[in-house]
Amino acid sequence: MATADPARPGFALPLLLLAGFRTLIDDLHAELAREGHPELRPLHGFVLQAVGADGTTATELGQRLGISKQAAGKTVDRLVAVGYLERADDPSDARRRLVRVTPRGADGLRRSAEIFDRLRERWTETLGPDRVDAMEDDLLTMASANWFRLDVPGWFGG
Amino acid sequence: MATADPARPGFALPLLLLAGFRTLIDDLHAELAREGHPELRPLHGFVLQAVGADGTTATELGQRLGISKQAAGKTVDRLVAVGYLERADDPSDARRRLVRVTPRGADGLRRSAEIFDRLRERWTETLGPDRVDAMEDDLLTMASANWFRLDVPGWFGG
DNA sequence: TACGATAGTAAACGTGGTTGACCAAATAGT
DNA sequence: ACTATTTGGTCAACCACGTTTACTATCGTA
Repeated sequence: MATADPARPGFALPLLLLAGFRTLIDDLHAELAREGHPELRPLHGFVLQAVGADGTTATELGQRLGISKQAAGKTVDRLVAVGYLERADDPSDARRRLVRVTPRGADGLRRSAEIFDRLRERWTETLGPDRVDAMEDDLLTMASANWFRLDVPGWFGG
Repeated sequence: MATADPARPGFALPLLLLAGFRTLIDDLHAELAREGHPELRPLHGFVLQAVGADGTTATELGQRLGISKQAAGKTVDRLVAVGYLERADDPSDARRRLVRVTPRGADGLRRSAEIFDRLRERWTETLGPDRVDAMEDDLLTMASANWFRLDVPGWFGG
């Protein structure tokens, strides 16, 4: 077993991962604001992504995001209030309330994907494509269990 | 300029960085709980680190963490309540209230550093030391501006 | 038809953040 | 020395996001 390298303290790695995440998300939202979506918050893009093109329900959204159905419902309320999601009745089941992305939400989603692609290109231009590929592969190896768990505020705060 | 690789969509990179961060922090706290610190939350370790061995004040802590002095004060209150921090008067300035790490807090801090070192070793055993070094170097290149900004819940939620 | 499972909502609460207002103590200026 | 400003801390009100508990309404089935 290797010995801890004093020049590479273990606590730096999580901070660097967080800083990388934060940098990408901040850059994304700076560009989104320039392109007409200043209200979109970091969380919202992931929620829109989780709703998807086909729509879903609050309960299913909660399962996808790893949060309770109540929390998912409140988040949907906020996104509805700013015009990125809409609710509709399900004609085949009066209990369900379909959640759908509005045209404005779809625009934000499409722009987010494009901006993320451009940001990744910036990383490959600076670091080289192989390094970025390696980073993604290695993170997938070490962290696949936490893929798409978005309850960040509650998780981090406690 | 490179073209977006459909096999490497840009949105995966931030999710993987977040998943990596989350994996390390979850592993840390699982081990901390086993070693007698089950109350320590993800945020708390970073706050203890920011207080440091010499102690500080709530206002200065807020500046270090990138949050308001009021938010820093409330966080200190909570850590005082669980025994990781203590307050003391400053004999040289009656306005200031020194915040210091308690022995229990110091124990948690020391264990956190050791656990982070062990977790990094696990990564180097799986991925190879060069790959982990490269990941750290590359993240430092791309994200140095966001080193140690810990206002995660407020930033992410909005 | 009656019952259990499911979708959604409401209420109360905890954590972490913000701004605005305020007080007390230290410091600077005349 | 006496104001005036700055600084450290706290309080109150509020927002975002999450939780658990409790409840209603509807669906599907025995």
